[in-house]
Amino acid sequence: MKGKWRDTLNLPKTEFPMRANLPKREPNLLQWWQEQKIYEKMLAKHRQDPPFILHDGPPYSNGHLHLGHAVNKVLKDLLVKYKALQGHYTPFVPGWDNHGMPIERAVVHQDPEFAEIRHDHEKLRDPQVRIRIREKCRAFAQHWVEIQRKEFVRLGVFGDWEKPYLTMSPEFEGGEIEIFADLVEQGYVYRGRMPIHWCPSCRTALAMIEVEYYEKESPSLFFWVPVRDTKGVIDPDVWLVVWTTTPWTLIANRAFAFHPDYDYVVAEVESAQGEHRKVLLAERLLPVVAEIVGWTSYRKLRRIPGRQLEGLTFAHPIFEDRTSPAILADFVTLTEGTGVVHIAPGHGKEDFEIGRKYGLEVFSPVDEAGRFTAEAGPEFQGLFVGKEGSEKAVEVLKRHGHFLHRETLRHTYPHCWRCKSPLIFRATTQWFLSVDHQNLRHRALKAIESVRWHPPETINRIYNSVKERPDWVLSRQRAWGVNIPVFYCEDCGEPLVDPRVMRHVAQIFKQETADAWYRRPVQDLLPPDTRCPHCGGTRFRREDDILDVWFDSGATNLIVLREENGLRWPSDVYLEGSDQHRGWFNSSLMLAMAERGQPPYRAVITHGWTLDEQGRAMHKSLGNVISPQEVIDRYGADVLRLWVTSSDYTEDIRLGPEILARMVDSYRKIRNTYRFMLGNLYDFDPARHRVPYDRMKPLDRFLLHQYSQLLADLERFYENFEFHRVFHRYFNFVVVDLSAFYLDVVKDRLYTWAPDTPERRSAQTVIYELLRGLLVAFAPVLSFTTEEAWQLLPGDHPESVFLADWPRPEASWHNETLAREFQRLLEVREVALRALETARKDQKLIQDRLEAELLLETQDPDLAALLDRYAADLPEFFVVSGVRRVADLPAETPVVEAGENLRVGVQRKAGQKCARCWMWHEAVGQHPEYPDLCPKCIRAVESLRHED
RNA sequence: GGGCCUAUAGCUCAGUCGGUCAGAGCGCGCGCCUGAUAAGCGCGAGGUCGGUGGUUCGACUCCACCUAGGCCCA
Repeated sequence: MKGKWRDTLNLPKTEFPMRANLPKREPNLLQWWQEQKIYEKMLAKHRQDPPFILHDGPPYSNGHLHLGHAVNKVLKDLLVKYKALQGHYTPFVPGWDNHGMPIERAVVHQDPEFAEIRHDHEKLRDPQVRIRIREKCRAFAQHWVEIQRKEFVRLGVFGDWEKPYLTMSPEFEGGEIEIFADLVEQGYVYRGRMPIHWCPSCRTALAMIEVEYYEKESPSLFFWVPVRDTKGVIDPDVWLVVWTTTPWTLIANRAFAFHPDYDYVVAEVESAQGEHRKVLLAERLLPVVAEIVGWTSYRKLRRIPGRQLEGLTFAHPIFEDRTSPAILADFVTLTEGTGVVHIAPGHGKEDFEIGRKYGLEVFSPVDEAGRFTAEAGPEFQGLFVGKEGSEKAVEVLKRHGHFLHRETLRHTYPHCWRCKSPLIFRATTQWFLSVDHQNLRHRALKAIESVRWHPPETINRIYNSVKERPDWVLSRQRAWGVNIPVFYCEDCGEPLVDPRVMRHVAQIFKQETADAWYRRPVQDLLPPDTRCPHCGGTRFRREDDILDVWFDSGATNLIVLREENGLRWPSDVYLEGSDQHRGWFNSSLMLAMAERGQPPYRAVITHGWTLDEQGRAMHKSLGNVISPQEVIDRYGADVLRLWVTSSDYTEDIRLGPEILARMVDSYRKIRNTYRFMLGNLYDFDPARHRVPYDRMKPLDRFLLHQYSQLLADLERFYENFEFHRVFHRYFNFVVVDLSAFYLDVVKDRLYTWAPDTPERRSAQTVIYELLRGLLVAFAPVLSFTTEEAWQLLPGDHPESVFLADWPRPEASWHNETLAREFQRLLEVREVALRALETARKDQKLIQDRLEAELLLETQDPDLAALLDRYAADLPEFFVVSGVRRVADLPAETPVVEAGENLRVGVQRKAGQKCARCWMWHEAVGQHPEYPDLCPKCIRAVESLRHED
């Protein structure tokens, strides 16, 4: 029998479904948010509140979003929504990074129109070709912006999706030129030479991603050169032993590098021919080198720390009239060679950088086709570098008595992605930003200390990367980017580097995009009266180089965060992956410091990488890649958001099947709790039924205390950016305090008491108050689900959860005395539950807890008093049919469990089971009219009757 | 090879200054309920705190090294 009294109960009712079916439901909510303009209303609501600006780091527009993008944007959204609900004006303008090599490469590679360019790089210099490439790149970028926009929106991220910033927009491209002009004006920009990867066969510079590494055979050459200036450190008859795999670069040798911390040794060696000679090299490598070059014996004469060799000079290996100094460098290793490194600043990256430090000449006598120029001297001019040049170099070494030993070596070597031929380093003229001009580096380092870095230890990464970064190479020899606004005089060849001219160009770009650089004739790009400051010439050609894409993204703060966009500079927060310390955090800082003398952010939050469940990076080859789309399609964006929130993003975070399964479980638990709470508010109108605090039951007041503690913790965790703690704290409250305790305990009151009794309304008031606050406090996380539940919340409330106010507990809810009492009662409850479990399992005394009566024995007078004070509420509290405190438990009590100062016994409750509330009561059967009901239920049923 | 960082139960996370700190929730096992029901409740079993050595009366907590993993750089 389904219970004849069932209809007299107040069972929960709600339209909030248990099954979420988020993949179907979420799109409807998205549409509703859009139609109702909830994001706009949220901004409008906080128009007068203090702004909170999170400046979005622009993702690159060349493919679908991956999990890392999703994590990043969800974290941002979480923070922005929290700040909005807390009462901030929070415009979020998303952006995209559009220019650069990957898109240009994809376009040139895929589009048949550019088939020729792939092999003939010269064609790239044709303005018409450049325009075509840029058009295709622009379309390509726009295509992916649209797709990514949809994917971000689907995640539930709020923002100005209709007017994002794009680095390829005309305003942006023009704005970038203005910044460049400022930097020129202040003297930050200079022209210099530096070696870059160069393909002699394609006659072009290569970007890093165009370089492919394969095995190659190279000469492994040992040579020696006599000391010239001993500085009194070594004898004048000592020869320095050096190793190289690129003999042709010896022509450009400008120094020999030693490691400051390694020990070097002067040794007397004997060759196979019986010749004796004093040599200098790293002590640890002496035996290795002796073996390789065939010294039959060696005798160490003196050990010298590398540090003491700085400043000595040695004969140049190729040119007899030159010498090369000894310098110190940390990159010298003892894994191969002699511990002495041949330095050619024009032909190696490290060589270049150490060369800058020592003021060495960037000598690179090689033309575009990889042939030595006249600068290399008559003997080398016209020879191809590589094999031909190396053979010649060896010949010269031999002639000068510098040759020692030669063999071949297989190693990985950079090759051209296009023609697969080996690359060389060749010095080219580039534009630089001086990092030390106007003390920029120093000022940036100071400024770093004033920024809030989260987690705090990340300050080390940004600090080191700024401290050690070389001058910024601003120029790239590519097509898809913002042109460097420089011209060259056709008469004298001098560059025209004029801020006034640049600002003129900027205005044009702002109207027509940077494509105007090639669409217009040169004269149209210049102010009418422009003359060459060197020779007065009036005819110019344009620079073909474009700006590094890091200049684009580094400038976003200056271009986007403007008052006229409703934003503010500097931003409050940057939030990106940990790779951006060397990237965006760095480039943004440098440009902001140079332009405005302040960092562009007040706080910088860094998150880790997304790994699989075993902690390995996700790779196609490992088959462990999970895309955000598949998570959303299968489980919904809220589950993804919950996962992001639950993970400690300051470290690398993991995702896999089990983690996902756990998140789905957690989601269901939260959802069902919302549902149960909503269900029990079906007849509750807060305006009419709310029970004032001082008339609530103590248990209900205790819950408000717990809730106020929860809110304080959540707020603290949000403010500290510790979102995973928000999740754990919230989830624990839902599971432990609500589902397993309060909501379970209070069911009897909600279901069986007459609907309008103060006891029932008191519980409903608490449930209403908690649910309302819980929804708002978790709206940043479960944006869809909280909104869905919010719509079903009774009483007056804003139309969207995002238009609500952050929950503020009443001061009176905080009640330590009450909390202590209930904490003690909860301890008693634990013992009681164990006793009930024993009674059920071992003794088979009861099955249902409602069949039991608890007997509590304590010698602790305080506890005794406490139990007596709450005697009337204890059956509800333990969900049993009776509770009695006894001085001594009867010896025959079958089940006893002991706690601190406490023993709990269990026995069957006397009387009969009430057919309505299922509690056992002695009085059941005594009422003539209601023989199967207990007194409480009789009262309830009677009162219902009177209402009819 | 260098810089920065991580390593606590199957999972996600707590563990302030070294001494009841080895914890929580989930999952799992067993059971109850059938008036949150593709739900709810209870009890229980799970960890030599990545490894090795050291400092200390005592270390998950300090130091060194190793291993595994991540990001950046070379």
